[in-house]
Amino acid sequence: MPVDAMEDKQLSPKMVRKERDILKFALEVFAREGFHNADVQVIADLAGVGKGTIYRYFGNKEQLFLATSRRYVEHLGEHVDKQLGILPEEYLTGKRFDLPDLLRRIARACAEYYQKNPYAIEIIIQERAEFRESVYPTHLMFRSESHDRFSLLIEQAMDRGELRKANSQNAAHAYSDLLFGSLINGCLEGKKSSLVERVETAVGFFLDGIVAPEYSARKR
Amino acid sequence: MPVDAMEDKQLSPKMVRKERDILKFALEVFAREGFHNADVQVIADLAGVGKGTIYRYFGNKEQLFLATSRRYVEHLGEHVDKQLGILPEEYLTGKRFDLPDLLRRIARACAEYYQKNPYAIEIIIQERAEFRESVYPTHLMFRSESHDRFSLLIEQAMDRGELRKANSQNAAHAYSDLLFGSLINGCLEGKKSSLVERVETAVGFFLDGIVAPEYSARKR
Amino acid sequence: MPVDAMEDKQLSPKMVRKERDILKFALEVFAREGFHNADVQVIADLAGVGKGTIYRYFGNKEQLFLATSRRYVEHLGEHVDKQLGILPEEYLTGKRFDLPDLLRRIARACAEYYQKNPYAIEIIIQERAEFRESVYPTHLMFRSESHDRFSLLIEQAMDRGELRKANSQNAAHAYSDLLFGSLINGCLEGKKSSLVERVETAVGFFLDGIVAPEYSARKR
Amino acid sequence: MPVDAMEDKQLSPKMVRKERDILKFALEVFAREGFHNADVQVIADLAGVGKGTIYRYFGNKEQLFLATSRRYVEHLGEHVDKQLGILPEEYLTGKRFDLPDLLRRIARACAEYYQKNPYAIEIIIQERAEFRESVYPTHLMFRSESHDRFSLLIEQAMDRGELRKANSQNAAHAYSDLLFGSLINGCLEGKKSSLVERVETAVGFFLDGIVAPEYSARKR
DNA sequence: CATGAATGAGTTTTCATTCAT
DNA sequence: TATGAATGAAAACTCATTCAT
Repeated sequence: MPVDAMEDKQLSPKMVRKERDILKFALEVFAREGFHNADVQVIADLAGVGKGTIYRYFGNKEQLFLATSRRYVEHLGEHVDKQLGILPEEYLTGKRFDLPDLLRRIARACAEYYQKNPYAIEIIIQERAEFRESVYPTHLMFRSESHDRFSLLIEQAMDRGELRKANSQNAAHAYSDLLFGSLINGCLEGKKSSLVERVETAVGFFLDGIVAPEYSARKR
Repeated sequence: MPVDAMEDKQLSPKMVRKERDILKFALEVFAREGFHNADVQVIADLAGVGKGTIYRYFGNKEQLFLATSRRYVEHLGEHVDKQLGILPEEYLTGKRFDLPDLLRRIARACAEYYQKNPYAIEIIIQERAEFRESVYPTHLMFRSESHDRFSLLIEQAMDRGELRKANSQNAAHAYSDLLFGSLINGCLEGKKSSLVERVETAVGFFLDGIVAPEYSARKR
Repeated sequence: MPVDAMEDKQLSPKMVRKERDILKFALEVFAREGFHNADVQVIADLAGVGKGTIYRYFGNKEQLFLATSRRYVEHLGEHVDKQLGILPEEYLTGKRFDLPDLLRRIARACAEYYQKNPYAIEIIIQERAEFRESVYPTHLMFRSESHDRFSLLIEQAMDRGELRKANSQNAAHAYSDLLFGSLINGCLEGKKSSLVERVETAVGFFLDGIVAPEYSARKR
Repeated sequence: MPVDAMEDKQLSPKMVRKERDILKFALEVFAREGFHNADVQVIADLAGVGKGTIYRYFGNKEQLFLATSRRYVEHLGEHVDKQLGILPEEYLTGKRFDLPDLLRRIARACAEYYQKNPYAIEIIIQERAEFRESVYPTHLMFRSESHDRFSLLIEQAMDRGELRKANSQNAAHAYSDLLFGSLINGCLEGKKSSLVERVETAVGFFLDGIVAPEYSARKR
């Protein structure tokens, strides 16, 4: 039985397609109804498969949800990678130095993705609300591997003089938290305003501060 | 029937005490189990009352949850007010000018509160996850009245030259989002690190930026 | 504690009035909602007494219902007696002979009563549906004492040659059943038509038959 | 999901059998306990199915009850049809003229059915008590279509001289009411006496009257 | 493999009844 | 005596999960 991409069994193309369909509708239903109110039967009906099939593919409702979450975090990752193009490699290998720029680009790419896929961010909330630290967070920025790589990047930028000296862990957290908060809250405003704009402005403050330099200087 | 403080019936002291107890344990159970997994019977048992009593006081599970959320947002408000003391009045009436300082103090007070009451922040998540925009957010910073007053404060500070010129709405959002994100994510780290520290650092970046001033100047 | 008129305690006028009020609203609520859907609290509220009072007066919901039923059957009885005036006495003592006339009068009086008090007949149904033979029927015609007296009356009328020779028990049943059916079904038609008319016509057929005499003769 | 025979889904023979079993025990339990006191779990246990199955088949308790009622009214209809054999057709098409005879036969067939299935009549009471005019009456005689056809039959018989001239609607009502009352009240007597006998005698009076012809003549 | 009928554990909610005040 | 707050037993109903076909 195909349990998931995790244990990479060789899935026939048809099965791959079916799995993708299921996850597509799972996203929709979980996002619209919330984890608990989502009815597996509804997902099955939308996906045009039997309920049993979902259970064979994903084991149980929780695993189905987690697979959905994983899937769309991966999508986000792909989108970000595509938007950034070759850049991260260059940054990482030191060919290019401009972390502020990178931070802006990442944030923008995330915001773009969630603006296009508002369901996906709802999944993040649901995961945080239902599964907490046990599985949380699947979210890109908050996976510890990412976080560590990210802290390192920040540290190097500090060394290069791009960023003020500070605790890089804290800085990484602050950036993640701001991004997270902006995305979560921004998506609620719905059509009223642009998620991308909200996120970009927020990151702008993170980078350059909101205090007027003169005022800041005067205080010192 | 005592429905809630909303419709301010004259509740006897005993009933007030009972209501408070129920909400105390409701907080605990909703926070630990999540809205859906919380069993009203468990709350009743912990509070030492019959299940019927809870339903008489709050009507249904949803109202019980919402009352809990309201209660602890009010608590937060009280804590913040107490920590700020006479300050906000002075800021608002223009006797004192230092919004950056106020922003730091508010953030610190929130962080303190949630560090002492980690359950309370879990309620915020649950409310966001379960009830969305319909009721969300009860949270202090995100109530639109607060937000508007807040935007105004920021605008005045910009006029006074304390803050850089920018869209005050956006700035208010960015501050709220950062605070929200830091609290939500910070509380997950649990005992590992201080929520207050995480929030303070984050607000520091919001105020002063992370980009090194020299680097920033060079780029220009 | 006043349990009911059954055990005729000496009730103060105030208590009598209260009991009457309770039964008045009990009638209304039981009739409108049905026995099970009726909420004792609602009756208490309408009667302007505490729920506890109802329980002290009537013991439990079932007894309250039964007391209500009894009360309004008595009312019916009083109405019938009043309409009949001195007649029954005269019939019973043989001063007057015209049972067909009496049967018409009784039926008309019942129909009048229920036309004026449609709630009361609903109580009959509820009692039949909920309590069956155990307590059923409180209804005038169907109480065995009445029934027996009634059968006797019929028998005497047969002897006097007013009625055809037949089994008087059966005849009494047939009359009761017809009356019962007409009242129950007639009240459903509601405002559409007159209950009195329906009942009178029905009793007319019971008395004189529907078959055309000539046809009847021809068949014989 | 098999909702009922109403929406004629293609039910497998097994499902048909299961539905029939459920209704059989539903009849028993509803009749014995009454609608409200009936526990769906008990019906499920008796029918040897899970509670969920009942809810899948019938939606909710009310629908289950109504389906039961419908089922056994249909059974009654079938029994009556069978007992009458070819007769009604002949009456309707005018090949045969003897409505009094038909009325006797119908009443007898109904009485036979309910004598054999005393539970079924209890359902009629329950339906009347719980659901009133909203759904009531499912009962054969009282369905308005039946009633209208019935009135017509009576009218024709009046024209043919079999019945006395009278308002045919009223006559139809009187017959229905008498039948209804006799069945409802007769079944309560239980084993004491024959329902069939009670009903037959009653219809006898409806047809030929109880007043002695001579007495009747003398009065005129 | 795929299905969807069957299941029953688990929860919410109501309301008759009690009893302390 | 009168009250109405408190209670908890009882029942309807849902839906994740299983498994026979």
